[in-house]
Amino acid sequence: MSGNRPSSRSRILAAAAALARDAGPGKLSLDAVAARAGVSKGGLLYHFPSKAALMAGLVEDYIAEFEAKLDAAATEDDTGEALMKAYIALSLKSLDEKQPPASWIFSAMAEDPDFLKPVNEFRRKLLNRLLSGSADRTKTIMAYLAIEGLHSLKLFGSDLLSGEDRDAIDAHLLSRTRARPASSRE
Amino acid sequence: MSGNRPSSRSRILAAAAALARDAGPGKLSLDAVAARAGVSKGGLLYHFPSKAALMAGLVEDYIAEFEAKLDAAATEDDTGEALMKAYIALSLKSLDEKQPPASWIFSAMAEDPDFLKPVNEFRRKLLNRLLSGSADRTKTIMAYLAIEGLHSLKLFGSDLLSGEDRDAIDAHLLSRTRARPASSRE
DNA sequence: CTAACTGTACCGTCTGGACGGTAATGTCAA
DNA sequence: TTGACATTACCGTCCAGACGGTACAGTTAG
Repeated sequence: MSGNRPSSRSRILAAAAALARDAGPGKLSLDAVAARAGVSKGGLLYHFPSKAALMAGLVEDYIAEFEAKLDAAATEDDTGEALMKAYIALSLKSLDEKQPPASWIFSAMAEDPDFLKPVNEFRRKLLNRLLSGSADRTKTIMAYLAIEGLHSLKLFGSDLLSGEDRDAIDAHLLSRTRARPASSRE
Repeated sequence: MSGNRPSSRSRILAAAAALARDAGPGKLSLDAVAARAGVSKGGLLYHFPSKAALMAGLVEDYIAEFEAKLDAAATEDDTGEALMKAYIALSLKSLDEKQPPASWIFSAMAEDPDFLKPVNEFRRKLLNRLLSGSADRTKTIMAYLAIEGLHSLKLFGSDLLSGEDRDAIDAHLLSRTRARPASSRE
């Protein structure tokens, strides 16, 4: 479905994400995206024949990119614990750095909440993968939820945790594979 | 600032929340809200002279309602731990029951992310209150983040956790004030 | 009398999207 | 080799409708 078009398509998507972040999620109009991407409106509509298609493209790329990074960080024959560690590291990395929040998600939700269904499905599958290799189910879910909470806070622009606390949380989340006596098995 | 107007004002706010939930956050127009609330557009604009005022009202009521419930559940002379327990119980209650998600938040974010600033400020103060009476800072933050994660998941319509898992998480979160839980399954 | 509306008419702006071009680059038969 | 046609990748314009907001005259309840 998604071909390799390095120039226009991805430039449009990037422009949309940047615009939602800079001007606010409510300002994500086709005209504005086209202008930001440096294409005409007709050109935009050639690549994404409707606003819905644009949103779907944003979601698709978002998932694909994360999945690619995750798969790159954890080879498939790894145990679930390794995947969990990769997930945590990847999430914290995307959280801690100056990586901008995916504010376009609000645009998609405003347009139609169903656009986020692929994201939810991806999350479901991911959590199941994480849990299938987990020794402590509750602890894994708690870690997952905490990361989800951090994502949410960032998305809403909340600067709740400062330096030390966030470091402590990071350390706590990352400590799961280390410092654990490998004696408890199921 | 906010007077006690049980009828129109709150009916409008409720209508706006219901509309965002039913029709989607993007369909929250003044006309639609007025129609749903059973008032004329002029009547709506009498109470909320602009859409921004409507959004601010939504946010204000949202915070005030939660704060009232929290204060009712935990008397002020309680220790921080009691407040934490009340917060957890209240959050889980609002999460587990068929209480609808506050989808209007997406409308507010689309309109202007600054509308959510009071919410973030409230969260900051709350977490500080929670932490000031906490013996284990990291554990408290983790619990807070997990609840935030649950809220986020619900907001985005994700049905990630099913029955048993959510029960386990609930139990885990609630076990903090008891000395010896030792009653979790598995 | 006043507060709290209703109802209608209207305005300027913005928006998604349809539409008709167009230039460049293939593809392919004669 | 060439001319006919197809496809891709856009551009620029236009429009109907929705939106937030204004204005204002009239109505009803306390």
